Amino acid sequence: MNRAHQLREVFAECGISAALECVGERWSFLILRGAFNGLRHFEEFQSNLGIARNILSNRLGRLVEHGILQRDPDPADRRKVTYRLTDKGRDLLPVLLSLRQWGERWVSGHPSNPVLVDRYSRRPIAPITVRSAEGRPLSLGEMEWVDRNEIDAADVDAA
Amino acid sequence: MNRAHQLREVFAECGISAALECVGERWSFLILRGAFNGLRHFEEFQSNLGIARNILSNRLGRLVEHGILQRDPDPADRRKVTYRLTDKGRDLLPVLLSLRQWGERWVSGHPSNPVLVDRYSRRPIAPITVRSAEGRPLSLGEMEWVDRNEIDAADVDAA
DNA sequence: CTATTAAGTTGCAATACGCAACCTATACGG
DNA sequence: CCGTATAGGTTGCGTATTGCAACTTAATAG
Repeated sequence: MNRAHQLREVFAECGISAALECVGERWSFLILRGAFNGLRHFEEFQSNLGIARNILSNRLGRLVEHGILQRDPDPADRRKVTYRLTDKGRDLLPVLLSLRQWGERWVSGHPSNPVLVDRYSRRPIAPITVRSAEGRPLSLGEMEWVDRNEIDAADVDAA
Repeated sequence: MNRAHQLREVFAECGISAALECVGERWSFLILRGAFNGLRHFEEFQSNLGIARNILSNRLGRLVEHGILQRDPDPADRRKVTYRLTDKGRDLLPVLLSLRQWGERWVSGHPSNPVLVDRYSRRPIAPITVRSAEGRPLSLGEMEWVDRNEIDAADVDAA
């Protein structure tokens, strides 16, 4: 197995490809942002995001299939359906926030609204950073890519 | 201005929309992953990622337009062109890593290769988390969305 | 019992994506 | 020099995805 073949396998089974299978489509992140901001119903997503109804329908269905949203008919009003984040969906928050912070810093140039704050201190959350196992923020120069076979197995699975 | 209108504006000028304008297309994240892993040349991206040549050409061009990659002809061999990450591009690392960690945890089920380690301790980086301004990891229940006008301006811009 | 709301579906046009073949400008070997 | 290989694309063409507007179906509200 040559180097090129190895790398191709590496990319195919990469966590990023896997994640993009679920949330890589155009509107997925914006729908998720809506969900994190409290949107629950089809019409709310549609009117707030301005997304086409057929696309929204398709995306909600796909997010449900992937276990990122859960779809519950409202027992009190049987026309209504509630979409809410599962644990798997809630765990996408760091992705959403790091993407948002990058967009604010490098594209739009200003913080957007609403702001996510620490409930107790009322201060906005910190910029999301890469940290060492001990919690020290790392710059790119302090990191290195290594083959996982060269690392202690317990460490790899922890990461 | 009613609530619906307000929210729509909020979404339109959101940092996430802004970010997705630059990196929201199908292959962008995988190309960036390649760049972080040391890919530099057109043929390297093409053969390692298995992406169609015209799409790759288009994506590289767009990433260069957005200032995420920089394109330099090689003076030693004028057939060759080098694509490398700019500061703006390098700053996408937290997005890539959080996406990857999510994919490994919830989809593929295992860490992928290669692994990013702290150069000195040789241990893999920590999972990316949301933290308070003081650096304390926060769970979703400890956070709250608030309108930015209700927050001290210095704090907002820091975030 | 009529009007309205919620959550979709359908038909059709515009865009983006993907594959294979082709092209252009170097560089390399003899 | 001169044929051949390499790097980085472009072109043509078919398929898949996206987007808009109109329509549907079921349930509730007045």
